[in-house]
Amino acid sequence: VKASPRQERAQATYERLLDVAGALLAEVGIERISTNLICARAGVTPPALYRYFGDKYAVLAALGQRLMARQNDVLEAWIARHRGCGVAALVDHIEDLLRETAAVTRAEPGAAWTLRALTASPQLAPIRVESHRYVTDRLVEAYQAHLPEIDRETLWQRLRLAVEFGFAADVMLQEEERIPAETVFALTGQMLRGALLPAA
Amino acid sequence: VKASPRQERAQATYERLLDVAGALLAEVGIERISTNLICARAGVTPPALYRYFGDKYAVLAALGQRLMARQNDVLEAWIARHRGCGVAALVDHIEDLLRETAAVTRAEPGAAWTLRALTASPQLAPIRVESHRYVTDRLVEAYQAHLPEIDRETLWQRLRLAVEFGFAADVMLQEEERIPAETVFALTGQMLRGALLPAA
DNA sequence: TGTACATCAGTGAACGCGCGTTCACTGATGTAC
DNA sequence: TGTACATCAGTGAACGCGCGTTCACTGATGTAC
Repeated sequence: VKASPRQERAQATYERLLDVAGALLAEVGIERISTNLICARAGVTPPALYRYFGDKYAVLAALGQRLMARQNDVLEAWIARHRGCGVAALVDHIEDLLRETAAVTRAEPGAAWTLRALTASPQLAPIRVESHRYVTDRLVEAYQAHLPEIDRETLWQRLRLAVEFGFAADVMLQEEERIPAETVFALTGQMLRGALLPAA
Repeated sequence: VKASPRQERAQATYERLLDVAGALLAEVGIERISTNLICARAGVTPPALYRYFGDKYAVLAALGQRLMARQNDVLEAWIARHRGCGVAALVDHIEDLLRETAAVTRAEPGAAWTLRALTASPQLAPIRVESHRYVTDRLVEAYQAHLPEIDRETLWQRLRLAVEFGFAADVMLQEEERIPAETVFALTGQMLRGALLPAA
C-alpha cells in the first residue's frame, strides 16, 4: 500500500526517481543498479523512494510502464490519423510510426536500456509482453475494420511479430551506427509491409 | 591470467558452471544471479569458479560466446549447404536457418535468457553486437558471391537487420505461445525475403 | 611397475562492502475556522 | 488574515544479509626415471 505523489514537490521527486533509474540502466545496467544508487543520484534518501515504490522492481516496472505508455500515445495518435483512410494508409505509413516511436525512445536517455532491461529480467518481462500484446490488439482493431474477411487470429499473429520487430529495430538504432536511422525505418517498413500485404 | 581447464574433470566443471549460469539466468535473471549462487548450484566452491573466470562478467561472457558459437556452427553448415546452389537457394531456405538456430536455443534451458541478458547489460552488449556483425559478414560473403553487382554496404545493412530480426524472432518463440513456432518461422522468413529480394 | 615430484583442480573459511529495506523522527504544505 | 491542526514529504541512521572475491591450503592427476 504505497502512497502516490499528491503535491507538486512529490510528483517531481517521483518523476526524478524514474528519470535517474533510466539513466542508471544505461550507465551500469540492470545487474548493477540499486535503490541506494538511484536515491543518491536523485538527491533523496532511501525512505523517500520507498514511500512511492514497494520495492526495487516496482521502480523499474513503473519506469517501463511510463515509457511504454508514451509510446502507446504515439500509436493511438497514429491510428487515429489513418483510421479513416483505408487500409492502404495504415500500411503505407508504417515508417511514420517507427520514426515517431523512435523519437520517444531517443528523447529519454535510458529508454533503449529500459526496454532491454524489461526484456532481460524474468521479473519484468511479463510487463513488456503484455504491452506488446496490447499494442497488437489496437492494431488488429484498426486493420480489421477495413479487412473483415481476414482471419482475426492470422492478422493478430502477423501484427504481433511486426510489433516485436518494430521494437527490435527501435532498440537497435543507437547500437548499430553502421546503419543510418532512416535506412532502418525504410527497411523495417518494407519488411513489415511484406508480411501484412498478403493478408490484406 | 586465468587457467583454462586441462584435465577432464576440469573441463566438466567449466561446462557445468556455464550450464548452471544459463539456468539461473532463466530462473532469477541477470539482476539476481551471483557467483556464490552459481557455485552452490554447480556443487563447487567459489575459488573453483575464479580459477577459470576473472570475474562474474567473464562467466556470462563465456556463456554467451559458447551459445553464439553453437549458433554460428549452424550458420556455417547452412551456408556451406546452399553456397553452390545460387542465390535463390540462400533466400528460399531462410526458414531452415531460423528453425535450426531455434533448435540450438531450445536445447539449452537458459539460452533465450542468455541472449536477453547479453542485450540488456551494457557490459555484455558489445559481445552480442560483435557476434551479430560477424554473422552478417559471413552472410554478405555468401550472398555477394552470387550478386557481384550489388552495393556491398546496402547488402550488409539489409542482412544486418535481418540478423537482428532473426534473433528477435528466436527469443520471442517461447515467450509468445499464441504464435506457433512454425508460424513464426514462416512469417519471419517471408519478411526477410521481402527485404532481400529487391536487392537480389 | 613403482615411486618421487610437479602440476592441476579443487576446498574451507573468511574479508569488507554495498545491497534492499525499515524505524523513528522532522520539516513542509494544505485546510478549517 | 492568522492560527491550530492534519496530512504529506521527506531525513538520519542503521539493520542483517548476501555479494564478489581472496588467502592459504589439501587432494587428484599426470610424468620422469
